[in-house]
Amino acid sequence: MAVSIVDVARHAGVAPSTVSHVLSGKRPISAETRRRVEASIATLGFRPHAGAQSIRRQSTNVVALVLPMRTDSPGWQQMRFVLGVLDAAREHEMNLMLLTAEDGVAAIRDVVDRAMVDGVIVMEIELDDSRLPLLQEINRPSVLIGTPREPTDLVHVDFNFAAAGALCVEHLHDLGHRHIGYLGHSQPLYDRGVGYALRTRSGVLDAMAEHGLPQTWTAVEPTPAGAARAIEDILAQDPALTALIIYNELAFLQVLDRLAQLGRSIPRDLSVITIGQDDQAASRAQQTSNIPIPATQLGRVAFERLTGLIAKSDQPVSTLLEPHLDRQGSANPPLD
Amino acid sequence: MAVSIVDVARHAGVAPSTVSHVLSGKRPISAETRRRVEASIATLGFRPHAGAQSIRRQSTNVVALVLPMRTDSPGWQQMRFVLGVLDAAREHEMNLMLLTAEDGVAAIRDVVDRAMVDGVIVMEIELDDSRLPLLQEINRPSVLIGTPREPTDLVHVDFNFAAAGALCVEHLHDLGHRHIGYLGHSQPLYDRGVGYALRTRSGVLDAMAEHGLPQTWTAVEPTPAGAARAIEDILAQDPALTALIIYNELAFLQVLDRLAQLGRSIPRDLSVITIGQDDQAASRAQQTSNIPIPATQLGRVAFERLTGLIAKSDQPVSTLLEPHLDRQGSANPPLD
DNA sequence: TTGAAAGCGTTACCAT
DNA sequence: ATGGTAACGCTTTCAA
Repeated sequence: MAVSIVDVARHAGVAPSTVSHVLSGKRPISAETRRRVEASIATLGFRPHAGAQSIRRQSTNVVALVLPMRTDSPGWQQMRFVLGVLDAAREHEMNLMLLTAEDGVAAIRDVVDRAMVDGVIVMEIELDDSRLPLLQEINRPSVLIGTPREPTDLVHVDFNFAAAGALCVEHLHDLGHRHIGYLGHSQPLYDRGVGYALRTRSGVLDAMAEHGLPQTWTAVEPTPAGAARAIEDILAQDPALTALIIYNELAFLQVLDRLAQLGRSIPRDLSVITIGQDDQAASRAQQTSNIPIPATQLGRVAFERLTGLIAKSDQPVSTLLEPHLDRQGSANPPLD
Repeated sequence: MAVSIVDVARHAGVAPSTVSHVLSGKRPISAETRRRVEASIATLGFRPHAGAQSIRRQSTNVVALVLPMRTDSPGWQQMRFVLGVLDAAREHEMNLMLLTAEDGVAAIRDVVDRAMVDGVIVMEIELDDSRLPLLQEINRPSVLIGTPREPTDLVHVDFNFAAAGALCVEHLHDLGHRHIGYLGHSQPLYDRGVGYALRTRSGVLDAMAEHGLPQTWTAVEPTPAGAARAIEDILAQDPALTALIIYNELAFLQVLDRLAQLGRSIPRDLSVITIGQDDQAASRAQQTSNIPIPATQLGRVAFERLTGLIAKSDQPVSTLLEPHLDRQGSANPPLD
């Protein structure tokens, strides 16, 4: 059996409560006593039992992170959120518990009701997310990465996807393009009401409308065949297309491959701007003008918000990180 | 304050110990009592306090997963291990705690000594991994994903990387290739002694030697420039190269891009076989013969081993999954 | 079949 | 500045 606080107390010739206070610093301790206690702790290798602490304090120093709903949309992008949260957690000397979202509601309820975590971060929020009612009802802090449809009092952080979409259109329009197409996510993501997919599309289409451009767009299945179909589809909608906006990490390369096959060179025949192009693609020889998604930073901010809530300090209900475009020369003025 | 076992006991008109036994099933309960207790549990919404349980039982139903040492080698591949473990954990109704390996030793010691986890799974084992002594000394079950240099009694699961490397050479040799090159990982991975990088290279080079072929290989930095340098380097070593083996998820696409730039078409001018080509690349139009790494399965097996150890059932010290080649036509007999 | 009570390791309150 | 003790929520003996 492991060494407990009474072992330390005995070894140092003090009361257990004294040891406890040396550790927590919650009351004055004489220099001499502190020295002896710390020595005993060191020699015995004492570490307080987390379960025992959690039963007395009202906290565990653990937070839960709920992964995206489906893993049909994997990708390194999503892992970057996790790493952002994890990184911040480590800095705060907190631990991270990973939950799958398959049975999101049940899993969250479980860890919360059983007092395993101090708070919950939920990724990939859908417009009408089934987990929102639960999060409001439970009495623990929570932070959403993503924005629900209805403005609730739930604290959330997000990337301004609508602005990102609009920014793409603005940039291409400024360059002189009047025939712009949008290649978005796969249909299931729209069907599920995933916030970032819908908001980006709205941002793009609204900006197109504002400039009096036709709202040319299509969903893309992340397969070679899907990419081919999408390109065929969008060229049918507007054969005079001079620019393409792509936001689909999984289909991105397939689309470029297909365009190459069709003999459309970038940016000569076609200007291309991407959103959220992932690191691997980004490091390819063939660079693309891109609006990066600050996933790591979002994860980090989400965690900071959560610790803020746990510490009962007021937090902004909504935090929106703004997009910026990395110009890499894949978008030029149109030739004609 | 949350509802506790005494609340349930009072509500059902029984003793707390009875409620406990209804939950654990560790002693006979009359049908009538069980009914009443279960009703009370349901109406009150009682869930046992995890911390309180962990202090009496000797377990938490949580396992720790230690991520790879550095995140300089990210990639979706690694996330697949995590998902495999996570998936298995959920099936066993266990929870997963994520640890970064930056300060691996300290982090592991912390969660173990503080009794936060029942066991530990460690990813990306190096030949002389600094975490091994700790794992032997602590008194908790642990499982390695990867194989250390010295055969210890530490249970580990791994992919047979050496066999995978050899298989590539065999296949190309059978096709008639006599000038084969190996493009491996980045130099830092070799320097750190990361098992899979070293073992794959050995598998390749040994097989080359066995067939009397020159041991042509080079490391590849995962950047466009690095890929270009590597190709230049390996062609300098053997200008008559007819086949290439690539195991570097991050550099893979850059290498293909560079080859395309150089006008070397696959498989006409050059046969290519990859190891561990990731999903994104795999779904490209341009398919490549590949030896997949069963990451998800490895994660799953690691978890099963760990639960076996926790249940004190004997487990095989070493488990090695064997490679198989997915032929996709990127490797043909040489023209000359 | 059930209840009472001790005890797990820690913290907080009440004393001194 | 320090010690004693109750209490947290649960499991497990020991009795009945």
